[in-house]
Amino acid sequence: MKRTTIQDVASAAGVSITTVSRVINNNYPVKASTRKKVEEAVDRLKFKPNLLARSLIQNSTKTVGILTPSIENLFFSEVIKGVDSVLKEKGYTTFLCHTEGEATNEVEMIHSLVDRRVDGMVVLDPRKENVISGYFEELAKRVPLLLVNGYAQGIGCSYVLNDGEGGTRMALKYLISEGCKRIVFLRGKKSHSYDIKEEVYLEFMKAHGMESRILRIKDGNDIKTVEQAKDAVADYIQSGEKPDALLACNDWMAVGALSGAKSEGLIIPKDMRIIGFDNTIISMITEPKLSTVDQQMTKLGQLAGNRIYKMMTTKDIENQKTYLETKLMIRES
Amino acid sequence: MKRTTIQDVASAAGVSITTVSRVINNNYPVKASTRKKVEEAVDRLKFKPNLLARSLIQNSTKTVGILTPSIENLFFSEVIKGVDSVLKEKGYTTFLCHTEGEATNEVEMIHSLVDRRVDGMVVLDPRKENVISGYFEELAKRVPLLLVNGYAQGIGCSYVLNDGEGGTRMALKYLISEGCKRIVFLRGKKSHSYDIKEEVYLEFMKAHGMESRILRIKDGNDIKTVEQAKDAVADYIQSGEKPDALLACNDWMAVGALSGAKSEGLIIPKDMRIIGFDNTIISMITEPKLSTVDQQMTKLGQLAGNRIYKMMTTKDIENQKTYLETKLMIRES
DNA sequence: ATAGAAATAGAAAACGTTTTCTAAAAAGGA
DNA sequence: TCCTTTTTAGAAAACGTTTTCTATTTCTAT
Repeated sequence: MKRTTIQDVASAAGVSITTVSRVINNNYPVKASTRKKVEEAVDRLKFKPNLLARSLIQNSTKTVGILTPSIENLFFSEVIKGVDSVLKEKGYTTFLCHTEGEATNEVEMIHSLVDRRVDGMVVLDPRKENVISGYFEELAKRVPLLLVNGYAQGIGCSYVLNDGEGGTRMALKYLISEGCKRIVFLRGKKSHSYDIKEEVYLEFMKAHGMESRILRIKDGNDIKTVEQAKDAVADYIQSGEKPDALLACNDWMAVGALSGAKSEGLIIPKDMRIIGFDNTIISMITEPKLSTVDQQMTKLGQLAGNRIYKMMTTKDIENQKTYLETKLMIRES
Repeated sequence: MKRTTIQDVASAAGVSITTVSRVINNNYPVKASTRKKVEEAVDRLKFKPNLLARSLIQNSTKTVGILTPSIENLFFSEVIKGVDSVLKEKGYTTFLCHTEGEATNEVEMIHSLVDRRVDGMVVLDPRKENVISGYFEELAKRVPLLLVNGYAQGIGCSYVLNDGEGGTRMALKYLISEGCKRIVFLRGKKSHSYDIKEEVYLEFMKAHGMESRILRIKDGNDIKTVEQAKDAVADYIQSGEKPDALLACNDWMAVGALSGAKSEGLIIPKDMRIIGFDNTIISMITEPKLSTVDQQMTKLGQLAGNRIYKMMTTKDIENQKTYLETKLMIRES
């Protein structure tokens, strides 16, 4: 039941293992006739080189690990596809690990990946605990590591971020230009991106002499988020408030807000304008269609893929921070 | 910039690498005093054994690959979590690969995993092409392989399946018992599970002397599915048909159907009953709440995890087929 | 024909572990 | 004290490759 090894092929072809290696890697001249013999033997024995052995000696696995808090979130899956596509093209295999949003899982899985000698790692939405403990900063010294979004900002380690700040400002500016006065901000609890956006929101409202009002909902998966947002917004309106605009931290919240507002009899966008965040497909299929801030997830992913590639190949671990601009997509809400 | 190796630790502790190995694996007696010396050195040098080297000699990576057509589908993510949880507990690390539903990606990724010597593989919803070509059957002889759902049925290879057949029958029986006469079947194009369900549906309707009517929508991700289903159902009703029940192949379709029916002025469940499939969280948050067939995805995943574990440890590759029963969840639709 | 260069092939070391086998040290029994 | 047994430690082989270095063969030019 043993696997066929390079030695078996060598014997079968009547050459040395060196020659076999050269044929399969095509990195050294070998006579056409010998090459043919070897290739035949390879085919006949269905030889596939053991990548463990190769990696051991080459000190590279041609593999990168991607960590994500969740695999049921359109935002992440778009980013992942972006990373994947560029790395695949460069000849790398990616492995996905999901942490369920747990900081402890995150470090556990990272260790597992490091022990298996991945060439690099991309961490989506790194957990706050691990960022502030300096864990990533330390890790980044020993292995090509790229953080994407989340609590990455400001840490001494390479990262790629959406410009959530700019996006927020853009959206608010637009709402004001449309004459909105009472703009509500809807956010979840935990994500760092929410904190950043909230900060911009507060500062902006203050600067324009308007009162700020923040609605906070529990974190959960996409579908739960819709529910939570709907209830929160409906309650808010029921309590007698009369918002004329709402900025949500992602599209799912925006969908919930839309549904909550409608259930309270508001007409969107006449009575209240709604702007979401992300530009996931869901924003295109509501009624009315959601305006949103495009975060260009695929592009973000590609950016991340290219960055980690460069880090792996040039061994240049110098921290580099990149921001990706956001775009305001005005639709019907 | 070299990593610290077992040799470094041995030198630092003044012992042989054999002893170091024994300490870290704790599989051979070593004197307390020596052990302490070694442990100190390990800590001090932050030594982490190279799993490539270990795997090479032990002929096992303690790793299993999971393949999924999609990472943005609640059905799969639940199954994956199930597989993950049991394998993690057994000391295995799982790596997720997504094929985007492409048969060629599937075999490419499988090869990559095999070359990296995973101890086993779980393939969710295997692609039809690869099943009928005999690819999996061949592969299963060389490596522990478990298929889950999809076109697995009937192939000479181990698999775990939902009893979609039983679920469909159960749902139809229920609808009839409620007096429904014109039951529509709503399905996507590609998945094997749709074929199975359709077969049961046709047979059942014929047996009860009722006319069958099948609505087919394009495949896509969850959100797109909702849209497609909505349009299809709305069109169908607009064309003058008066269905009094609809059975959808998954919850997203059911949500779309619900929305389409409502948009045409039907009251659910008074005018038309709707039953979905899967019992994903989305079925619990619609208005009215969706009745559905519970596919117990987590349990299915756990089942799969335990099966592949047994296959890997007992080297018993004997084909074994397991069905998981489904449960009818009657809610408000 | 012969010297030198170029092309091709192989032997052996290396990668970082685990494991087998042998040896030394400690302990026990007479 | 000496022999046997038990405990502990190390040397070396093994895992399956790649790569370096050396050796052989073939070619080219004189």
